[in-house]
Amino acid sequence: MTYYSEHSKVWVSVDCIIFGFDENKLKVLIGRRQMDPGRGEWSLYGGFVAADESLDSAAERTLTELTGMNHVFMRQVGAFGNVDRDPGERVISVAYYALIDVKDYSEKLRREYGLEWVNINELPRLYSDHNEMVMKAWQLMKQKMRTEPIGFRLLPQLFTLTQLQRLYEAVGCEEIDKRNFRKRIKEMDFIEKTELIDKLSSKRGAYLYRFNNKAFREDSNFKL
Amino acid sequence: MTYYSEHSKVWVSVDCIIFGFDENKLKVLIGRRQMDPGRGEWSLYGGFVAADESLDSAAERTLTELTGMNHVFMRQVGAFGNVDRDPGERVISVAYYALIDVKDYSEKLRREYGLEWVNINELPRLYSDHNEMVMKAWQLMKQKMRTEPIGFRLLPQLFTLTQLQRLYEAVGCEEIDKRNFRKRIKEMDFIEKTELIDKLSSKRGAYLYRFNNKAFREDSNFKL
DNA sequence: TCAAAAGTGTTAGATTTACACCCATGA
DNA sequence: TCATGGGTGTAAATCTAACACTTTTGA
Repeated sequence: MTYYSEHSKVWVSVDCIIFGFDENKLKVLIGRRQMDPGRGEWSLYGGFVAADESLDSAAERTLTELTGMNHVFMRQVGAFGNVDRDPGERVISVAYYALIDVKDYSEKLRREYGLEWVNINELPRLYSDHNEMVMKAWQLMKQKMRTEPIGFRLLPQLFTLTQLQRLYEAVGCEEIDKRNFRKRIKEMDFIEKTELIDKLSSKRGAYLYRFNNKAFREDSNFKL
Repeated sequence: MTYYSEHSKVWVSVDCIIFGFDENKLKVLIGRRQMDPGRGEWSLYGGFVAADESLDSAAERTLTELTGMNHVFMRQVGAFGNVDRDPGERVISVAYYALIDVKDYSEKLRREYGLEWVNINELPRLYSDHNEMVMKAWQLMKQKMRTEPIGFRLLPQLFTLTQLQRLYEAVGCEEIDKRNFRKRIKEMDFIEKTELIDKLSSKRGAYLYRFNNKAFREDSNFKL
């Protein structure tokens, strides 16, 4: 009989806010809840934390299960612990956000799980406190994007400067001046111009850039 | 038999990083652990989350128990969930930081609990992952202090500009130019100069200031 | 009389913002 | 030929950082 056993245990789950960027909009992956309580409601995807796994691993496992993807950028948003947050039982949930390139995510898998990419500005009412989680995640992600080069996780390996600008505009919900933006990009040597040209989004074509992580770690000084 | 019961529950605790400011140093309240495992090790103060209380209330309760104080500024740091973080059992802990004025905290209570104010730069090795919690809390608090007027929670209601400057220096670990600092303070009308003079810390005496929260909410624009 | 902390402005440099036109191409 | 998105530089304004001396008073 230990000291611990005087206290009660609770269920702990993780919920994933999966961000994507498409059609110049910041999107979140949500689905219809498959179980009671709340069956049929829009919801984030989550899962229970097992006895032998860390919170981080539980979040990773959940994401991998859903997307088939590994080594995805994830960060903890925080713990949500109101007593009645879950209408069924007392469950404490730890939210994580993840950044993926929507192109890396198979449509097949998306449909299998019945998930949808929804504009973050047009989110429906979600199950439990999931809206709150998304807003907090967005806020943290936005902040992190200003000081660390994590935005590239939402883009293909090769991207145009306009794409990058639209991403920052979508995340920050504000227009950015094209010339000022490009000026700042040019100062960051780890954002490398390639000789490749994208002809999809314009007639003239636009140079494709890539983020060089190794160069970043050496040069390292980011600010947008 | 519900869906929930297929999964296992875990113990959840809260740990408090209590910040204080004294002798121009940022301090953290720590004590010797009174129970096994880890009896006698330096540790943060924490407690288990009960079945019928939210995480926030558990943190508040823990803090009140320890300090006798209510309505203290607290913010969540995050959830710490490595499987073996606690040497005894699997416990997930959610850390919170609190800002108090050391003068408001009774010496008597401090001694009863065997707690010590320790400079954040001279922390000993703490129990479990508590050092990590403190560092994370410090980082978050530092960041928040730049954009929100929360520093006043660490000072008496009346304070001198030098005290305020020393506080920012201690939290940010960097010297600040006196004239530039005072210039910025003068622009914030919610930091009000009183006619009172503090004669304790200097022969000449220094004007005492106070933070006017109401004025802040109306005027509201803070940046240090 | 002197040590110790309080108080006070100016200037150069760096950063940020605003702003408008030509280019290349496919339809 | 024209509509669409790509690409480029400069100047004004703002913000930031550096810097030194006088005041007051208790010991």
